[in-house]
Amino acid sequence: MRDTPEPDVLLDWYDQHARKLPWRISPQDQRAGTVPDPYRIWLSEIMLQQTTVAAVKTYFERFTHLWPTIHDLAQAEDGRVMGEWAGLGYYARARNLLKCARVVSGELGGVFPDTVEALQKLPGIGPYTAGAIAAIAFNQPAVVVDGNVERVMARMFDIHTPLPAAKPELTDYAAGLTPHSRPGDYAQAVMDLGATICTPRNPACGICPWRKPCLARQAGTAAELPKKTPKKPKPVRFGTVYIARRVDGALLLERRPDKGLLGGMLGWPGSEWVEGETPDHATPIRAEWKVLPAEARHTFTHFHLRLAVQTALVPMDRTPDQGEFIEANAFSSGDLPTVMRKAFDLYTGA
DNA sequence: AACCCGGGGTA
DNA sequence: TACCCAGGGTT
Repeated sequence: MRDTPEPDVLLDWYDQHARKLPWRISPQDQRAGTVPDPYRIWLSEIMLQQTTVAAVKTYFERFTHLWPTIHDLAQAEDGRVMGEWAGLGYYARARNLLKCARVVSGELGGVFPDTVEALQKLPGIGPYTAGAIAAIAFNQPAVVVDGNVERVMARMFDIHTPLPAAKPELTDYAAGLTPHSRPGDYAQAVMDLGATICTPRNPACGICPWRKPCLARQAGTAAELPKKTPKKPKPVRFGTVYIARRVDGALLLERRPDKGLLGGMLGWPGSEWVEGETPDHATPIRAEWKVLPAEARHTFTHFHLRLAVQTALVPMDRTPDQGEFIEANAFSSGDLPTVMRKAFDLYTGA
């Protein structure tokens, strides 16, 4: 019978190597009595969905400075929150963040539920996030399975079934290891292990606290796990955006519909984005339009985009057919999703 | 179950 | 370039 992975071994490692993160209470501080703030844990977990710690840090600091409590966030204006989320991606997260904040603030007295089942009923909280909040904020022995945990389990038990088909099996293994002692620290320890040692490429097996029981390390297959089903190639789509500056400096923008790509975000008026060639589209306002010599290139989850950028300077008394002018002092390019900011940077010569 | 939805870091 | 990621919602 082989060594089995011991949660306590990982917790000892975590006591020594836990990263300092803005939303994390260190094991030492927890022993001293500091308790996590469920609001901050929730906010960090939403931001961390499909997003790296490095990218999240500054956004987390900004959000908690602007809105220190769930009630503050619940009362924020939609456009303000979307603007602060700009650049972080997966904008449905920001819309669900506000929905969730308003439910918790308005209907639950500002108190987050402490069970996986109740948490998962809230907007934007799925199986992973519900488990993470239950474990980290409420110290419950919830099963927490993210991409890191999937990778650690696939290697520990040398599972060659490709993801996502392997997810239920990997979840079972994760459940079997989840301890009742310090479940919050344990959940973070496994994820830290995956983020810093059991990395996707070149795992540092030599310094891994769980190297002894790891079957993939013994088999020499760690670096090739977990297997994944091949992804479809990304097609290239083409489109045009129109950047109109009024003589007083105001810019012609439009709020995108809540549903679909970049939902709820500010953007430049423009054409549909289609495969093949740049589609024809009416300009959003009568003016002398010029096509910029370069195109804005951007890659989304499912396609590459090549965006032609047209620009114009328009007089004061002209009414747009599409979008609305925003005064120069009420606009920052940081309010735009990245693809729109790239187009603006081409325009300004940045 | 399949599909939709960003962006940045890394090799 | 291609791959990776502290996933959830919709259909």
